[in-house]
Amino acid sequence: MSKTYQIGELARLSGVPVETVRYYETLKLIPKPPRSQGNYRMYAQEHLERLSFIRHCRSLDMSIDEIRPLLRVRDRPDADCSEVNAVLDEHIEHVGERLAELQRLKRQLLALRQRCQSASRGADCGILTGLSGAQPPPVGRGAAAHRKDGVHRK
Amino acid sequence: MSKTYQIGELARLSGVPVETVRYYETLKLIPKPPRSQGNYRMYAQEHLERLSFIRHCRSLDMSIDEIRPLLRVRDRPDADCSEVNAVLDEHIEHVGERLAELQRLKRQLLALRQRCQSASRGADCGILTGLSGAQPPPVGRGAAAHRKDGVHRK
DNA sequence: TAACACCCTGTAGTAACTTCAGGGTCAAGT
DNA sequence: ACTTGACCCTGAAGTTACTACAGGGTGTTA
Repeated sequence: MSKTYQIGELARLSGVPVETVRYYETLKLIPKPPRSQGNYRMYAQEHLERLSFIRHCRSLDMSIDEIRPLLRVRDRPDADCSEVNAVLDEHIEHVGERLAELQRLKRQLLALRQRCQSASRGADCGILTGLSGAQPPPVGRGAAAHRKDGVHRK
Repeated sequence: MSKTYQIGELARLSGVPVETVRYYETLKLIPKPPRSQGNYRMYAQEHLERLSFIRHCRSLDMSIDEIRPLLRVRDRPDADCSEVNAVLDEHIEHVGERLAELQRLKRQLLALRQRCQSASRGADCGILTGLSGAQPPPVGRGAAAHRKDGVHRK
């Protein structure tokens, strides 16, 4: 019989907080572990590895829904991994898009900041007047509806 | 008597979706407008300008809580605008940090992607094996706890 | 037997909205 | 008068990926 871990130790070793481990269980990212007689979750090496895998994916800013197919492939070692490549390619594209957006944003913000160097009266502040006029995208509708999280927006 | 708009027209003109306008009212970002006898919200030019201002800020990825102080200064034209400058400076820093993080991320993802060019068996996929090992930050705890939204994380 | 670290469940809160259910209002057409 | 259709209303729940309680059990040590 190999080593088992209770949830706190698993959390330390994987870098995933205890509450998040339980949360991942409800999401079915990790299987329900057996319980001790005191009703404690008892994990094995394989849980630790799965959790580390998930955490690594999350640290790369993948969404849970991107991670799911990766786990599926990981679970069946004889399946081919083209889906893995696809998920990764798409994710890289997300990141690239978000990167470009942020670069554009930063330029705009710096330009705006130029407009008020000194503390002037609000009415004369170049920043406030700059924020009042001319919307950047000539919106048809709801360009403000594009925010979700770090890189997963549409 | 100047022109008034009902909420749909206001939404079209400002680029903020109807539901979001109502939502902003509950957040007290915009004042409650007068109602028509049929209980429709009736907006004036000043509402439109305020909403456009907010939308412009949001398009620059400012959080609602960053926008609030800007609106406060905007409301009292004789107050000095140093707080505006402070908010902007901090926001620019947020964006810069997130930018750096995403660049690091992209490098890591591209390196990972290198590891599996062909569709191989899952067990041999370099990406999956790459995701299994070596956690990037030697986490003390919850480095996964750093995600909030586009640029506002800590 | 008490203190203490650890574990349990279930619920609510976060940000900024979006979506939905179940209804009124109003102008135009028949 | 009636119906269609576009527009508006409220209130509640869903979204993402967690975090933070509240209120309680477990297990080891002093």
